[in-house]
Amino acid sequence: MPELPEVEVTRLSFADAIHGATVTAVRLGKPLRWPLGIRPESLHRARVGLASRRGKYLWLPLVGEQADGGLLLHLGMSGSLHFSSAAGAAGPHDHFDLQTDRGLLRLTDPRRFGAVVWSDGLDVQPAAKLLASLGMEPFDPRFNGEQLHAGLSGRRVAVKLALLAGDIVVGAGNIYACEALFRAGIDPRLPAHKLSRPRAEKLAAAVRGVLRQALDAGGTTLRDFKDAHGVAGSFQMQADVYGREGEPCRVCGTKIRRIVQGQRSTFFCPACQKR
DNA sequence: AGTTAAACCTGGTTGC
DNA sequence: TGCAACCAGGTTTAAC
Repeated sequence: MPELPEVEVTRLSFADAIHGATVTAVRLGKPLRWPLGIRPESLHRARVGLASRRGKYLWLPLVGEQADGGLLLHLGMSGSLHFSSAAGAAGPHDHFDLQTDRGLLRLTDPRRFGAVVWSDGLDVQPAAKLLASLGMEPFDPRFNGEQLHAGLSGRRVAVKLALLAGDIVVGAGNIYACEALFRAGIDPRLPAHKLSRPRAEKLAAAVRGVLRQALDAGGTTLRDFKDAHGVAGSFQMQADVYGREGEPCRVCGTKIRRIVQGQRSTFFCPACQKR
């Protein structure tokens, strides 16, 4: 589910509401990707700080008598967070509850690829290791065509896979990697190191542009993405290629193709996107 | 070191 | 209707 826009939309939808709250209880459901790494009771009476984001991870600072650090959250493929004052009973896919005096923050994640991990800080284990290989933030002004071009050089993998890897620039998952390559007119199969500097410039702008536009649309809701108040995104209406196999390209009318790269579907226009 | 596939899970959709 | 096969927004880990 969640790529950078969805994670950021989620963060914006609950960060202010939970900021300053006090933890009253923690409930764990089925195991997620990794163990929590701290006794849930240790979080009781901790104060919630301001949520931040790094790539597709969220960081929720928690300061208490028994714990001083925070929770590193990842939504995986099917995760979503919900924050509300009316705490309903936990469903079969609700695997983490942070009950506070201002409301309940609940992670719902059917596939359980998501994670909630305690760390004493962002710069110490386990958070440091999980964030270590992340590339630049796409909205960082230092991210530009030069950076992208340098990152792609020396890589023989397809440019789509290099984007998806997230170690050059974070945030573009399968949907937005496809969309950005379409906007930049680049064939997703092009070996990364063969992308010229000018085209890297276009691609960097396209990545930033598509993520910004998706953010403004509240993210993409293919099936189950909702922000922390239950509001769905609408970017899927604006997708040029993702999920449009066999449909006509909005620019030239050629049928959109689907291929498989790195075990993931890639959608592209064989006419508009060039090697 | 770079590239590739397998692994982690559940559920919805498609096709015979 | 039943059931197998395939598909899905991600990332780590192990194996070439």
